[in-house]
Amino acid sequence: MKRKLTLKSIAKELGVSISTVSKALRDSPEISEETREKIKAYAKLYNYKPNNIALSLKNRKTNTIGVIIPQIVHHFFTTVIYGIEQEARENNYNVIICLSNNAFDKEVLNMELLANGSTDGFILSVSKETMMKEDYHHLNEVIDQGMPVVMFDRVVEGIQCDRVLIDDKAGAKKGVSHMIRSGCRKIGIITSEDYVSVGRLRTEGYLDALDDFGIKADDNLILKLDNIDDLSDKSKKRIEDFITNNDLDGVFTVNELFAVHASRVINALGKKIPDDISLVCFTDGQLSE
Amino acid sequence: MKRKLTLKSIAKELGVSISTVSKALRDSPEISEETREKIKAYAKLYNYKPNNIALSLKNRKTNTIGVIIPQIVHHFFTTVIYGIEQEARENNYNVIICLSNNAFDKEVLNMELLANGSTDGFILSVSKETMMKEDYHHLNEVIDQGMPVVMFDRVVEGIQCDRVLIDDKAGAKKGVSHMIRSGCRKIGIITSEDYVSVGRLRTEGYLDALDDFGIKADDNLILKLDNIDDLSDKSKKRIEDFITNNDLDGVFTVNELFAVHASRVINALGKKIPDDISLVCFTDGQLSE
DNA sequence: TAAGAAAACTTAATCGATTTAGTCGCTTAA
DNA sequence: TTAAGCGACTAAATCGATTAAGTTTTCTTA
Repeated sequence: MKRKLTLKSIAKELGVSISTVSKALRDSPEISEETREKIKAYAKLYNYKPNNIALSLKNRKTNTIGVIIPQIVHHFFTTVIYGIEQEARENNYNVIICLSNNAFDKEVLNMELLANGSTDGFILSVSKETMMKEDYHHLNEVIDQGMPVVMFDRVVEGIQCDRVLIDDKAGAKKGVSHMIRSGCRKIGIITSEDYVSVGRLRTEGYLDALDDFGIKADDNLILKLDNIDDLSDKSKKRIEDFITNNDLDGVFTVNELFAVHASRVINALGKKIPDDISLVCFTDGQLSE
Repeated sequence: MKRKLTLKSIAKELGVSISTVSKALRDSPEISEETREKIKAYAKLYNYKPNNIALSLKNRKTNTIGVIIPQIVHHFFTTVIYGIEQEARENNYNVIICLSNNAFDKEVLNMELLANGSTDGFILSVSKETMMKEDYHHLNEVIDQGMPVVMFDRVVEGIQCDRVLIDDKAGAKKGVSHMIRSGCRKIGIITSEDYVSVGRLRTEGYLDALDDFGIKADDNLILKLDNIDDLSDKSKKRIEDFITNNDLDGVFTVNELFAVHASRVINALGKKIPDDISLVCFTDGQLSE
């Protein structure tokens, strides 16, 4: 087992001071050509690389981004991570990933941990529990320390930070409008409770579209499920009842998962998509293909 | 914007030395009850938390694990990351994620970068290109520096490290044996080229099963595709030809993606699964459901 | 009462780097 | 002759923590 080289070990080996080594490697004109070459040759030969931790401490900059997401076994979030990682790497940044599992406490804990010097800033999608609690003190704290924070996907108002968002409302409106133009008149929506911002916005888009075409919204045609990311048996049952008991000619769902189950139910009822009933969903995923 | 507390700033504020503060916070008996309480109260009030980077430097331990995977938009890898993150967090470790995108150079670069003090060890699944090149110098280098390395999924022999693996061979054998027992006699396999270890091992399991039942293997019934993670048009075409031109009564695929396309082709041919032709695949994913 | 022990701190080294402020020998110009 | 200037280094401070070693003050006890 060979220990890593340090400036100190190089200095000792070549009989010069630590600062001479440092300067030589950074091509300082203070060091003579001869000494510089000698030191650089030695460093190259033994593959010297400065210690990142020491650099971070000295520069008060870690070149690391903390990414906190509610879950990772999820097509959308992995796609986002992929993008972040690519861009980060190109700019010589590392990415530390933490999962909140949609729990407020874990989100706060992770954030505080990373904020103690581990990262220069955060990119996060807040957990469901956090949105319900509407407690954002952990965000405000790191922002207060001067750390940049970027929110995406699940975004909340009133926090001084950048936000990346999809125009959920416009997208949903577009989808539902298309259904109406195709002839649908009784369109049901399968969405989430309003505290999930993407769900709320997409529901708003749905309502807007109906309104634009002079169709009166019917609360019975709006199904709000409490979990957007996976489907409990209870939720499945509710979708079944929803589709069975309403004579819909169109179903709009705010995500893929709801759509897949809806299509199963529709098939089970002996109806055909899209002849008997239209099915449109808001998604990015791979299940739909 | 408020700056983070440091031992230094606390010491200055309370008129004691830095080491007194450090010791007080760590409950050293060297410090009097009175001083200790005062310092702890102050630290608690202003929410002092030691700087991770400074601790890492001092302790020569980062409490961070580097995870290097070929891709992240992939059910299997996210599931693994999920498991790693959970366990890591419970043991007070962070997880830095790097993607190789299946490229050898990126894998090496990431590894060298993280090895310079950023992580205490690695968990990785080597990239396809690395397996083809059979160049593992970067692994041997970090191992030589005393860093623990754990390989999973795509595992290579001859490296002094722990490995986590699925019994691909036995699993494939079991699946194919089941097909034979169900009456299949002409079973085709859609697999990968042999340099991908999971593909090779699953192919071996397939051959073993045939052998056990006294069925002679036929090279024409073995389709080796070069990309296991996504399906090019060329690969799709090859699957179509493979199924169309061989009068199979069973198809075994080494992953979900191949199976999905195979089932499409079978359906398109007007055949029924499982009445006309059996379809079994090796997977963990969610497409299959 | 003086020496030794104990209590309560502080100094300084260390982790591995960078950088400002010296130091030392030699040349050059007044 | 001598101060200034320069080239080529080295010493020391710094980032924020920990800790071994040293110092001072107070308390015991023979």
